[in-house]
This record gives sequence, structure tokens and C-alpha cells, in this order.
Amino acid sequence: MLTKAPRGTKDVLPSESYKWQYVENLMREICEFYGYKEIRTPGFEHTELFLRGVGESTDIVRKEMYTFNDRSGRSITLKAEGTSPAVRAFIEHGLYAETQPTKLYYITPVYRYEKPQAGRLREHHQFGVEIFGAKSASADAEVISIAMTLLKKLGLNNLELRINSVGCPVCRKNYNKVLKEFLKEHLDELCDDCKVRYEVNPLRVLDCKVESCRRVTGEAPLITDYLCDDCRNHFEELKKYLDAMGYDYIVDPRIVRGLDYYTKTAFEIISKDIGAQGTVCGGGRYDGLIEECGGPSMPGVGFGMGIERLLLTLEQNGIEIPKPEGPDLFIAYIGDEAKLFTFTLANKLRFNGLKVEIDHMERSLKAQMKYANKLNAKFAVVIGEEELESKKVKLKNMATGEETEILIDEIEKAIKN
RNA sequence: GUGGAUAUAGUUCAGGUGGCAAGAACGCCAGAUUGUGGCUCUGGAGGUCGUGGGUUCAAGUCCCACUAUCCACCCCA
Repeated sequence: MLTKAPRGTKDVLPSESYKWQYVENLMREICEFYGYKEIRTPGFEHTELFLRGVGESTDIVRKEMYTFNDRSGRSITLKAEGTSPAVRAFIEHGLYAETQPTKLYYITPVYRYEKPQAGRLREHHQFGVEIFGAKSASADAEVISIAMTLLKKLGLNNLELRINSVGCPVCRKNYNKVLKEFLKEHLDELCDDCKVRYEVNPLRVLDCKVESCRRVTGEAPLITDYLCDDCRNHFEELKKYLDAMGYDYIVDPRIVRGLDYYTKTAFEIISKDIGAQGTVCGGGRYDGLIEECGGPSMPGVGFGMGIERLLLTLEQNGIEIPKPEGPDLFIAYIGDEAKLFTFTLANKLRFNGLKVEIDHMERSLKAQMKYANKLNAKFAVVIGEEELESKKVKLKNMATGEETEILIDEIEKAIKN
């Protein structure tokens, strides 16, 4: 146990971390182009935020949160989701009083007590984007296009964008009634889970995977046929924007997000290559959330993207992320006097912008050269008594093996050319 | 929470019906004449065979329990 990471957590070792850095940098860069600024919120929140934000009936709240009392007896919950904390900060700091919309992004760990499997962890990482204050469908479309742009820039083009509208409290209530009446007729054909869903949240019967349930729901009334004018117009608008950008998408009335706060737009981006947990990105509109959390009545849209799942998808599609380059220069030394000289020379060159490595393992000269090769150094020099005396070194190009004699003072210039 | 599979060197894996002083490949380290890498060759280090019980003259190999990992359900990113 002592030397084992807790269940559902993963170390990111140097052999992987460069991939994380690559995709995270790309996320930040894209957000910059879209004018979304980073927000960082705490790793934990007051439990009530998630109760209120995510919804008390959701699985996340009922059985997946890491909740504990701190030493003063406050109920604390590790960040279970990204949107509510962003909303909380938006309200707490009065950002709603500034010019709108407020466009935010974050890259953060998320904690949920789940049973680990492919693409599902207890600590996972999300890239999230939120836009507060904009009710226009162009905001929904912009948020979706951030996700799509990221995927495209990574070379991923076989993921599926699925969209739906889950309506507003008014039309959803209406639809719920219709759906419930329909399901009531077929209650005996549904699986046991769905009999419970029928009571708690009938919408979720729609995405049940059990064959018999699918047969029933195939005939079920669709929410998209029951939207109120406002919701239907919004959905049509969104599709117009998506069409204009040339995105392929599927309207999937079965999409039901597991968080209570969604209204109107709900969408998912799905990979078929990473096992049963294929939702790489999920999001939607939440026009009631900010008010629900104690803020002004303001709309919002956003998404969360699972970084682990994104990386899995890249791997499954054979997309290679560029490996970090080796050092510009490896300086090998012979003898203690040369080591001291080498050490300070390396430091100076690094300060001036070269990536320089030296040996710390008392290696022989030959072993230092092997090491330089292994590190993928571009150039190498050897410094011993002769070089200390003459102030000259042979700069070796490790790719070609070619050596040129130059002054030690000329190393920086020679490599930079 | 339910179900299935698996657990042998740093890594990926071999080890029919119980008899190993436990192997391979890759990786790691060191050498192949004197101050220079990549290829090749030689040698070396490294394993409580997940943990704890049990059966047996004898268990990595059979039985039980526990733990962990993987996969699926559920749910979600």
C-alpha cells in the first residue's frame, strides 16, 4: 500500500507528461484565440455548492462525492465537477457586474468515487470552458467550436458530435408528463433499473442500453417535438451555426446529461475507440444555474472534456505527440578540475538559452558519450586538461559525427547557428 | 454497488497433468588496449513467483481467504 497510488488514480511519469503538456498548451492557446481567460478555483468547496449546483438527485451527489468534515466540522467536498465552482467564483467576486459575457476556461483535477474501468478514474482531469451571461445560440456554437477546434488541431476527426435540446423547465415538465404517460403503458417491458428511473427521472430511460428498453423507447415521443417556441428556436439557431461552420453532427434526442442544471442545449463528443466510456466531451446550457447558486438570473453554456480520455483517443488513433527534443549540448569532462569548469560553463550557457547537460554519475568518458547519445544531445564537447590549457574544444555534431575545433567562448554562437 | 478476467525481474511475457538451483526479450550497468556515442559482441546486477492460510514427501504450478489491477454493468469526462 505504501508504494501504491490509491485506487483510481494515476501517476503521470516523464514518459507521458510531455503529452499532457502538449495538449494543455494547445487548450490554452485555443482559448486565447477565442478570448477565454483561465480561472483557478480551489480543490475543494463547501459541500452545499455541489448539492445545489449538481442536484441532490444525481448519482454524482448521492454516491460519488469525496465528502468529509474538516477539523472545524465544516462539510467539505473535493471538486466533483468544474462548472459549479466557476459559477460560485463568478458570483462571489461580482464578475456579473462587469461587461458581459464572462468567458472562462480551466484545467483541473476532478474527484468522484467511482469504480475504475477503462476511461474512468477517481481522479481525472478536465479541460472546461464556460461562458456566462450570453443567451444567444452563438454562444453555444462558440463553445462547441472550441472543443471541435481542439480535436481537429490534434488530428482527431472521427469523433461524433451529438446534440440535443433538453428544453427549459417549462417545456421539459410538459414533455416529462407525455413521456411518463407513454412509459406507463410499457412499464412491464422495462428493465428493473428503468422502473426506478421512471419514477425518479424518466428522461434517463431514454439512454438505457437494455435491448427491451430500447425497443420501447424507439417508439417514445421525442423531446425535440415538445419544445416550447423559445427552446425550439434556440435549437434551430444552434444548428444553423453548426451547419455554417461545416460540422457534422447527429441530433440525438436520447442525450440526457447526468447533471440537473442543463437546459436547452446538451451535447456530447464521443469516441468509439476507447471502450465503454466513450464520452470525451460533454456539456450544454445551464440558464438557471447561476440564479440557483445565489447569483443574478443569468444564462450560461459550457463543457467539460476528459483529458485522460482525450489522450486515450489520441493513442488509439495512432496519433503521436511530438517528443521533447534532447539537449543542445552535452559537456563531458575528464578530471575534477575539468568537472568544476564544465559545471560553471554549463550553467552560463543555460542562462544564455542553451539546453545543456552534464554527468553526475562519475561516468567514464566513454560512458559520458553514451549518455549524451541516449539523451539525444545535438552536440557534445569533451573538456580535459588539453582543453583547459588551449581554451579550445572539438564541437561534435552527434548526428553526423563531424567535429569542428572552436574556442570555448564560441560554443554558444556555434550552436545557435 | 453487481459481475467477469488476471496477479512471475524495471517493462512485456514463457513456465501442459505439482519435483527450479525460476527463464526469455527489451531496459539498466560494465567491458571489447591507451581522451569520444549510435551497430555488434561479451559479461553483470536485478524476482519475498500479489499477501496470508491450507493440501502434499514436494506448490510459481492444486484449494480457500484477502488485496490489487484490468474489463463490463451502472454512471460519467
